[in-house]
Amino acid sequence: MPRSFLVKKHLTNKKPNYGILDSKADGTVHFLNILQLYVSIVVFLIPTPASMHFPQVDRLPSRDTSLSLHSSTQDILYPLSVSHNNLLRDSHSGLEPLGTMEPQTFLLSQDFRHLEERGSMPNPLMGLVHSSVSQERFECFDCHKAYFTFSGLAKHRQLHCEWQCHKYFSCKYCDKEYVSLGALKMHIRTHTLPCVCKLCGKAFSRPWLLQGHIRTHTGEKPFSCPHCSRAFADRSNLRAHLQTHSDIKKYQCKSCSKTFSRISLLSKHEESGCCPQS
DNA sequence: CTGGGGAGGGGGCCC
DNA sequence: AGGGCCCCCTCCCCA
Repeated sequence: MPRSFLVKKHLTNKKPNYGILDSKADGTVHFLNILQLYVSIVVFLIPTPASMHFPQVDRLPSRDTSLSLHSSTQDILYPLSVSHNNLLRDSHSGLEPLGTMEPQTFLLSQDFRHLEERGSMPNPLMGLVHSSVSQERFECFDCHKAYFTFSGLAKHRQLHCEWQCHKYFSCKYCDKEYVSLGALKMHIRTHTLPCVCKLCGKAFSRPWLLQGHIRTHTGEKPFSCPHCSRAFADRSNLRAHLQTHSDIKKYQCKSCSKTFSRISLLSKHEESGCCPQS
């Protein structure tokens, strides 16, 4: 199990984005995404009587299937990525800003109604639609590029912005988020633990961690201290050990000027009451 | 309580 | 893109 100290604090309430991974990995799914996208576009562009009501979408395209939309309550929640926090800023159509939203916000349906009144409609899949009298504009949620046609925006989203604009990749096993897909994949290994020790069955996230662990069985200690006879199985631990030979200790208490070889020791010292003000 | 060793995870870089 | 490696960090445990 991953240690709790390694769990990043979840800064937002955003939901997992695993559809991104799935759709990238599977070309069939990707095709279905496009199909579903255009169905949504057609539905969206069909004018409805009186005022334009936002289409009742049951689900987003599969890239966002984890963000299923439900209308069981009066308000439908429309998820937005963190980069959408400036969604309501409109630099192209002359609309005044509607206010600043928290990064993790979900738009409520009343927000859409509000946008309707201002002549601007959001599409949960891609961006805002500014339907002025003369012509419509289609603006990307993420990079705010404007297009005269919905297909133009769709193409932009599919070919250019879809990946570049997504700032976070969320773990499906926990609520951690990463700025890159590679970092997320690496993190997921801490859940799946694919590297298993044949001697004791203990599992690790990365091969080199397993290698280090195997040294605890073999007793191999390839990292020797040049100052004493000690040897270590792990280079990091040798480095920590070398600090004990150093006259200069890097970490100093601000209150009593006592120095420590490790920041963890300084932290313990401060927590023990030397620096009650800090 | 303090210091140090053992063990393991995350991010970054390179190939 | 993925694996290997390195550095840094943290916690646990023990003397």
